[in-house]
Amino acid sequence: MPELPEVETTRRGLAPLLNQTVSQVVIRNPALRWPIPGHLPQTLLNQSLLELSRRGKYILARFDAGSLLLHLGMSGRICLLEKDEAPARHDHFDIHFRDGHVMRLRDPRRFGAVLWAGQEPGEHVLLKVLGPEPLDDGFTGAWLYRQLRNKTAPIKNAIMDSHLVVGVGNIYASESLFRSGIHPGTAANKVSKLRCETLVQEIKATLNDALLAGGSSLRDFFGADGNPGYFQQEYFVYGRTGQPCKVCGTPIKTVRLGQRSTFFCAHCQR
DNA sequence: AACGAGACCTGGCAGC
DNA sequence: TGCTGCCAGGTCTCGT
Repeated sequence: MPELPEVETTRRGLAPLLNQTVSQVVIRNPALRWPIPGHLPQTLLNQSLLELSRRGKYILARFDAGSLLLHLGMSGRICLLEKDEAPARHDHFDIHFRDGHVMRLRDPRRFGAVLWAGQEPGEHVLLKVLGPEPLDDGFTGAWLYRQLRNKTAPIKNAIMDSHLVVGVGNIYASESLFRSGIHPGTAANKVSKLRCETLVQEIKATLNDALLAGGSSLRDFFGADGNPGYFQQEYFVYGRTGQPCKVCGTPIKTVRLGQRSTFFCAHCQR
């Protein structure tokens, strides 16, 4: 479910919890990608939530005692409940607050994660190795071009590698490459400096567009009934195999890259 | 160093 | 109505 815009939308939707104090932590099933630390109920009890931030697809929740890392994996979502409700099948983790709010993590596939990062979350092994944020000013065409010099993998695989740049998932990788006119299978080191400039611009624009769309679907995202709240975004290529390209009418093609479905227009992307 | 494949899980859907 | 196989928005780990 979650790519960077969804994660950011989720983070923003949790704002009502800021400055609230934890009354209880419930671990129903610790078996996520890594085990949920068993000390969390003790560690977080009576702690106030001081700050919510994001690094790549991780949400960081800062308390006095340290920071909690949340990752939604493929199928995770966070429901913000105004008061406690009976948990559903895949509701693995709750944080209850004194004012009645419950932050509930639901993740059927359990590829997500709840981790404890202590006082310096940026030093956590999982965060330390991450590339720059795509929306930061430091993520430029010139920078990307330099990083790609020794990479022969397809450009789509390269931009989806979180060690190079975070937050570009399978949907937005295909979309950004379409908007840039770059064939997803192009060897990364064959993408010109000029096209790297275009690609960086389009990655930023694609993510910003989705972020704007996300803002309007916040309510769906946090509905208690668990409406997934996918963005009703119009994709150019993603999931449109066989349908006409919105620019030139050529049927959209699918190819498998890095074991992920990849969508492109063979006419518009070279 | 960089690449590709495999791994982790469950659920939904197409096809028989 | 089963059953089987395939697919899914992520990303770490391992062997080459």
